[in-house]
Amino acid sequence: MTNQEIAKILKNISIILEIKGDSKFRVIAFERAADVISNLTKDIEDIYTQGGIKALEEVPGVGQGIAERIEELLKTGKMKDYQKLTSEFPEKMLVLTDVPGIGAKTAFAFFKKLKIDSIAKLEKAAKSGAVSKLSHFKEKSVKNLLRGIEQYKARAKEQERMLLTTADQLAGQALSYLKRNKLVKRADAVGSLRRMKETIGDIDLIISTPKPQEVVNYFAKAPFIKNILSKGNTKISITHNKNIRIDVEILPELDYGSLLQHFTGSKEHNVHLRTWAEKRGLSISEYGIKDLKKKKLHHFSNEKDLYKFLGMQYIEPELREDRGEIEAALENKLPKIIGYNDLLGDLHCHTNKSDGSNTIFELAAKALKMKYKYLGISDHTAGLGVASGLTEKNLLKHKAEIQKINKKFRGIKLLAGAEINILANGKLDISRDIIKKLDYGIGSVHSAFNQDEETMTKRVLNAIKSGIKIFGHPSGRLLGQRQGYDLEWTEIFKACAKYNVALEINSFPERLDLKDTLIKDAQDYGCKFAIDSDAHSLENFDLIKYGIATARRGWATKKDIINTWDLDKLLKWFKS
DNA sequence: GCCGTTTTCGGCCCGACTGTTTTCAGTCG
Repeated sequence: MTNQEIAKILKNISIILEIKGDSKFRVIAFERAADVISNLTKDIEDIYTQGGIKALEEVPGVGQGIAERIEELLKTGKMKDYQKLTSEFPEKMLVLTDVPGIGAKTAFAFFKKLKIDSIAKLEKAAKSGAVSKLSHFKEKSVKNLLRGIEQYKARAKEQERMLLTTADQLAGQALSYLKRNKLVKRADAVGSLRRMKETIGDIDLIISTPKPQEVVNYFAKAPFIKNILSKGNTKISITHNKNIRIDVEILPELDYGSLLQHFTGSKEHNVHLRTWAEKRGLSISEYGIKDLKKKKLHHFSNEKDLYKFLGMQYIEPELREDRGEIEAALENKLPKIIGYNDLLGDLHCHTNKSDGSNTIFELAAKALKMKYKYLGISDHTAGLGVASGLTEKNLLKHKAEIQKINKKFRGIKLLAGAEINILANGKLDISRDIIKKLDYGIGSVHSAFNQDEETMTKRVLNAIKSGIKIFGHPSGRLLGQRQGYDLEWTEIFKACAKYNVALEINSFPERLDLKDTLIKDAQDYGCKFAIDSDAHSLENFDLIKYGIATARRGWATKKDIINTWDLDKLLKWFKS
């Protein structure tokens, strides 16, 4: 049983308990356990097999009660409590809570009074006027309901969450509209976008202005707005005409630091921080930090001062996921994560000799412009026939060409690499002798994605021992399109550390592979990383910031990232 | 149901907006 399946059941329990009017803290407990489990990198089933019920209780938010229920689920495939709950409140009807604006109570009212247990039936009932027979459900509520259903359908049809790049662009558009108004003193994108999460659900913006109400009205007239979801004195929520929700919160400059902190999240980080502060007599909100004893409200125009006031290190937005950053910040033990300008080169890009669209010369010129000291050219090899890869003979010719062009540039060194296919049997598609003639090789899986975990792990381990220096886009996932292949990560991390093979952090927005949580795990084994653009055209080089962001989210420091090293150190390591 | 540098009991983050109510529940972030 997968983590997602278990999380879903726990989430459903929390919804049903809420319908039943159970203690809201009990509701929250199940909800929290579901959240934690769905975001876990380790498999719950593995945790249980290795450490039994005690190991389950180690998972944050999972205590004795929920651990026992999970055990029952894993052992028998069923959970008696859940079966009992769903006999009264069918699983099917819970789908109604996926419609924005419908929570547990409303969903149950629809089911109980109107026998509605699907979105289609709900839509029909709303249009026929049946729902307006319910108390507390008049004209405006029906209108909002229909709008919620439209949003639900749009979300299902497109993708549930957008890629980081998409959100970045839309937020940029909204911010530039806002900054044209002189009343807007400061404006920033916050939420998961500021934390640089790999996918974004909706866009959050904050603004400081002496006249919040006027700015709310100004924003409400933005040309990209499809409709307004809610509008108050300090907040406005809209739907962008690309069906993206944008939430805006507005306060005076005096409280901008608090507002930044509050709206950057994550929810888990904020809840943890507030719970911690509350025990020390402090209440944190977007309006400042209230000293409950002295009844004094402290204002923060600067976010750094806020963390300082709490007696902890400043926590970078990318780290605010409640993965131990608060404890580390209190002990002054946060790592100094890699900065956005720390890379000295890029080790993964393609020319028009394979599936890229530019020449070696053009790529080198672009890299020089980015102030890189070196650039590794790594075209595909021919094994697969896809992406018109280079044969061994052509690869050597290509290397000679790279060296020739290298002489035309000062201030940047071109390295001759290759992105070598890791074949289904674990062999590489070019010989070890040829690899030795290159500066380095990247090994990547481009075929037979569906092998079982054991076969795939063996396959990759073989490749790691065969002379590659970088393991390219290690999990093979494509966000919104394809799950990563099954790998026993512990074994991979151990081998990478032992054979001096760096794990790639690929910057392509649909990859961002290795992902943040696995980067954090890999460091426990002493692994190194390479942050690469995997550029297939000049503009792709600029995607590197998303790779750096992913490394930051994985707590990676400069010393562990090989392309922050100077050329001598890097070349020496390549020979190791 | 979870959790512990006041606690194994008694708390549990904080606030805005909406609709339909004359004081608040429901939903959301």
